[in-house]
Amino acid sequence: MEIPKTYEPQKVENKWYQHWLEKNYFHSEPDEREPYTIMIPPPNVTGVLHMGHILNNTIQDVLIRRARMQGKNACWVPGTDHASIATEAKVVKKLMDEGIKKSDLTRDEFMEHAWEWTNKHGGIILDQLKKLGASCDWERTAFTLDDDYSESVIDVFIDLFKKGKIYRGTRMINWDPIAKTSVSDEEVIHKEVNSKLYNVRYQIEGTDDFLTIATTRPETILGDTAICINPNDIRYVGLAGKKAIIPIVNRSIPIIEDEYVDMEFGTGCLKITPAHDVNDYEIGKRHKLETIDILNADGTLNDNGLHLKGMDRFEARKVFAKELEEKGFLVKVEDHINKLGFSERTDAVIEPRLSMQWFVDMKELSKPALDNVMDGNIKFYPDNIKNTYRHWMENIKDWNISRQLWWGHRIPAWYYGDGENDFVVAKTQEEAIQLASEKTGKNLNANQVKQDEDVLDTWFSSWLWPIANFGGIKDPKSKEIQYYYPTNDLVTAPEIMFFWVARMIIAGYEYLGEKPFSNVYYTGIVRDKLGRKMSKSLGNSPDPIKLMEEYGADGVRVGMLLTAPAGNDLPFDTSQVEQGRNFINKIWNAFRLVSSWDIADIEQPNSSKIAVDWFESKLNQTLTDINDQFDKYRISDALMLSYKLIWDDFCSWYLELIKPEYQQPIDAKTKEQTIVFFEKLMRIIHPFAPFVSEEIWHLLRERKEGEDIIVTEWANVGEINKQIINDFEIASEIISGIRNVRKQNNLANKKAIDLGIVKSKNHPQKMDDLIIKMGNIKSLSYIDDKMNNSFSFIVKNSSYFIPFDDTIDIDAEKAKIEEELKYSQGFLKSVQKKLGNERFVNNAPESVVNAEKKKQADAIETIKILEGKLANLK
RNA sequence: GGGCUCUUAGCUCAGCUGGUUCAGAGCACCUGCCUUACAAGCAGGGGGUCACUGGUUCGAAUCCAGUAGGGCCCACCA
Repeated sequence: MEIPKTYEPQKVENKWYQHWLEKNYFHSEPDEREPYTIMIPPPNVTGVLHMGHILNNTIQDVLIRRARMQGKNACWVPGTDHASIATEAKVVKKLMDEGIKKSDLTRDEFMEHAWEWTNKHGGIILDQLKKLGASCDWERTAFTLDDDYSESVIDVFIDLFKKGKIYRGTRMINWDPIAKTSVSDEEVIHKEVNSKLYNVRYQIEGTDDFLTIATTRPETILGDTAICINPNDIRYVGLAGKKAIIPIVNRSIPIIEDEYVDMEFGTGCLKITPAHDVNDYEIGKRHKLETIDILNADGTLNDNGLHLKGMDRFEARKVFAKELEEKGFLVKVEDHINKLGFSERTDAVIEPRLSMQWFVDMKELSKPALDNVMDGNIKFYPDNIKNTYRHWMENIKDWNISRQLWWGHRIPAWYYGDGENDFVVAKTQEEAIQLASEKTGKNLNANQVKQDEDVLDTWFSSWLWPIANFGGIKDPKSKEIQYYYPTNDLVTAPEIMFFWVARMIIAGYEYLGEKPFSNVYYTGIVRDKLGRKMSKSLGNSPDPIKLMEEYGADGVRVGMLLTAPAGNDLPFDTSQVEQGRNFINKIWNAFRLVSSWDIADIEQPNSSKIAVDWFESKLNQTLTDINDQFDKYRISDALMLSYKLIWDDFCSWYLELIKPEYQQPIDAKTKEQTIVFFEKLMRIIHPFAPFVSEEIWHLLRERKEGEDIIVTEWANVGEINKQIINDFEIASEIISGIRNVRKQNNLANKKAIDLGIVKSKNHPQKMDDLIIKMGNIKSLSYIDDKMNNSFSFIVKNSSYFIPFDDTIDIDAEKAKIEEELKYSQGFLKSVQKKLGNERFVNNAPESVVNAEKKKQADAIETIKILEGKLANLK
């Protein structure tokens, strides 16, 4: 078979992915083995893969593949989220482009369009994940609007309602005038914006005096129902109880007192619009004020907007301000920076709005969720993110779960009258009719019992993700939930900690009395190299599919993880993916080298024996470190260790050491050992680079049916000989020394040289054959005294001499040695200063003092050697 | 406004409970090499007064305080 000079991922990746699928390796069923479960953070069903997904899912795949190799029953459950508001917005926009208005459709008609859209675009993202190599159990692919799943969602709603944890009530909520729905507090993003502060004067009724208020939203003056001052404000003594006249509107409103008013801000005079401001609403309640709502659901003014009726709120602001000015009510306009709430999904300016909604009472529910994270029962990586979590949990507010949308789980509440309590909560209409009939004592029919028009917040379904997907809501004792729950790791973005992570933990304790996962790994945000978040609108995100086509999935995976510690943002640049690809190619070429060797019945060279012994220990030691990094969820460190093990230790040292001359055969023993090493390395790298490792695994040896790397055992740690690792390190320093001398003096690498050694006890004599091979040494000899006319360097107090055959620059050589000498003398001085310090000797632990003493002795010896060399040069 | 967090080579980051003259990695950089596994490469090399100031200590990148500058989360000042 022809082996290509560079690795060709396109030819390999799909082949292996199909193979894995055919062998059903990704599928999991409960059995005797220890389960290892990850639930994918379900992407939006109509979403497309972006770089954030690549990062997130690569990490999950690395974890799941390693667990699978460790003999655990690995189960990675994939799926998608119906993403109520986001998807509905997309469908509405698509219809709009076709000239269809949502308001012209019935609910059923709209749903048909939505499903059509979902079926067309749904799951694209899951196919894209396959390109990445994601080893998800596709048979378990879930969707939050699946029948079973939906039933669990509704069951939970009914259950929480029965427990009194869900209630319906009129509250100030966040209103999104574009999507025309309420949204939860978490879906509101506060941003600083430049705005204007309008100072407007109101006449005090029955006088010619005026009060001046400050407002950023003059159009809400139309809904004013009071003017409020601080009772301690001496400027306004005696005004309380009087009335003020709203300019233009000419309505008379009371002047009230409340300590809420900040005397320092603006004029110290506050207009109260209970319908359009959260604080005003609270004040209105305290003072039993009237509430005048001036807005429609879409943000235009309603009948209460008088002559501005039908105008958009922002247009109305301009027009009304102008009118105030023309009529002399506008005192002044100041620039003002304030924070506005924007809808996470539509970016609409959020309108505080009084409305009847459904809420979950979070106080009690959240307690175990807080405790179990704080005491480490659920671990967060990075750990310090716990503080943010705690802060939110300790100040948790009730959760508005109703949305005025159609795409989602319809709220199972049924109304039989207009009264606030004229409803029942039931799974089906029949049941609702029965309940309602019992409640009212009347015989109600289907026309009289109507279901709530609203749907539930998306997160009210996804908070059940780890439970509902194993049937844990319907039957907490079922085999599946008992086996897979609690799951092991969750890999997600910190942005959705409150939306999702916290709520899954809450649901977990409420429904199973147990955490949903043991570890939460928070990834950072993928940014471009200018530090901007990657986004479609900025156009700064590469297309991951193209990236994988160009660099290979393995290359993308490796490049992505190379610099991605948990919680850290990741400034992404294609050069990283290049690095990943180069690494994969390096592996490929190492394989090409090994596979090119013919075996012959020759003796194993001593240098090969040493190399094999050394690499075995080195590999095992590094593997220990890699395992350790994995245990700490330091994924990029585990990768970097593997990277260096393969590139530096295996390729640059081991292979260079054992490789025979061109087209010469190798001894069977060394080749077999090398293949064994290679196999072990492929197992180590497999979670990161699944495709190339599988490919090479099969090219290294004939494999039987089912002998695939994906299901082989994770490499075990063998014996580690620390001495040999240590000796090799010294030997490699000596070799570097030789190469350095060569480079600086233009001695060709091809030309064999002599090496004289004045040895200290540190010189690893056992490594001599290795030094001879790597240093291209003609003859190596031990000498008692310095060698004349030679280049020299020192490693661990041994001196190494390379005689020169031509004239060389003695002054330069001298200067070099003098510099070394100066350094050593300075070092000795500092050590001696330390040892001369009584307080150091008395206070520092003995081991530290002894280490200093050894340093002193070594330094003295080094200086002696250097002085000798210097004398010799003259 | 409250809370959390960060500041170490050009870039991205390690550096555990203070102890190898004030320090590491990858990438980038510089210098040689197209040396038959690999130029997507090989070999060699340079580069940091560990943000600043003060304190604790025999000893601090590492602990404490303050200053400056980033970042994140939360919050109803019109």
